[in-house]
Amino acid sequence: MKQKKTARALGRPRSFETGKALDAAMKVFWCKGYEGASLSDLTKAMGINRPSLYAAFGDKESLFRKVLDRYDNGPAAYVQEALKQPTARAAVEKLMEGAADLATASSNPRGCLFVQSALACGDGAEAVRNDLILRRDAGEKAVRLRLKHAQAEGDLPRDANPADLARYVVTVI
Amino acid sequence: MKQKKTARALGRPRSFETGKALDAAMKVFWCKGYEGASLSDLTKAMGINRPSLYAAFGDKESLFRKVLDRYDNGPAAYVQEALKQPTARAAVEKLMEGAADLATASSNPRGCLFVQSALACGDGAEAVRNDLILRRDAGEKAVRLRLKHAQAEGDLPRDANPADLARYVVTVI
DNA sequence: ATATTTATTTACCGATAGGTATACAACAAG
DNA sequence: CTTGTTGTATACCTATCGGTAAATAAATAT
Repeated sequence: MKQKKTARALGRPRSFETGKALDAAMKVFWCKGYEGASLSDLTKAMGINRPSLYAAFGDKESLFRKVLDRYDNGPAAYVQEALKQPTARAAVEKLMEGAADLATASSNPRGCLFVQSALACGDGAEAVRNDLILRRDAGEKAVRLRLKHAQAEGDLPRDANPADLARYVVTVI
Repeated sequence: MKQKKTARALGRPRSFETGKALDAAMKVFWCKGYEGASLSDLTKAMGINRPSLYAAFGDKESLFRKVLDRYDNGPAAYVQEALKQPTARAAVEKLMEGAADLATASSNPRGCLFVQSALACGDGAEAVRNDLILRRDAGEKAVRLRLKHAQAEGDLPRDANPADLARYVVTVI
């Protein structure tokens, strides 16, 4: 018979919580952008040393992607919630409300991590910049699909253009 | 009697036109941002060597400021023109039109140099970031003053709020 | 011609970037 | 205990960053 699955992990235990560390990294990337955040900034904020960061999260780009995922499920989770609203109108209202809350929450840095962390950047950040573009496009597509769905239900006028409306909403946000 | 004022300047003449060089630098900063644009990127695009750049424009920050001034008088000159329109309505229309032209001109990089060249950045770029914030605020203030002027003339309703309107217009741009 | 002035070229500087090799510490299994 | 496994700490690597010293080239002045 195998060991209990709940047995403690082998080897020396981590001296930090990965979640807290990712939150600290998120704040740094949010403030300084992907390129502006140096490894020294990150390790200092996360309270860990460089090799620990590398062992736990991979290189800088990999860490950034993990931060983006966490952002999706944390500060940006309001988007998925908003799209579940019964009407298009309520969904868009929730979107705006969530964006406003996020922007004005004093505990957060200014702006949106997805937008400002790699808007204009050097060659080394082009990969993450493209990733961010894809994620923003995915967000716009989700809104567009929600609006199309609403149109099919008669919740939105027939002559409305879901693609344009989605683009408008996302831009305003 | 002194020499003719039109005499050639002393010493070896420049091998490049400063205007063209600044335009090349502008494009680099526009695409890659202040920090993302390395001196190697800049000198390569400008077609000159590092010490020539330094001698002609000063250090990187000084070069960037000269580029910003040139941007003001070039791609962003439509703003000053728009504010000279006789009515507030016409002024705002010209502003929007100019912004749209600028954004869609295929010869230009995407977006606004003032916005994206140092939105989120490392410690070394904080000075230029603050300068950009000041310049953006100055632009908003110019619009606000124009609207206030319009209000005093009766061109804009008494109950309108020039500050809010100006903020709105600038944000949309 | 020579001297003076300014620009360009080459080669280099110290600082910092992202990333890692190596040695040591803390845990479970045997 | 010893062994195996994983995490931490120190110190270091190479590449690139922004910036510059020294020598050379091209013009005017005398």
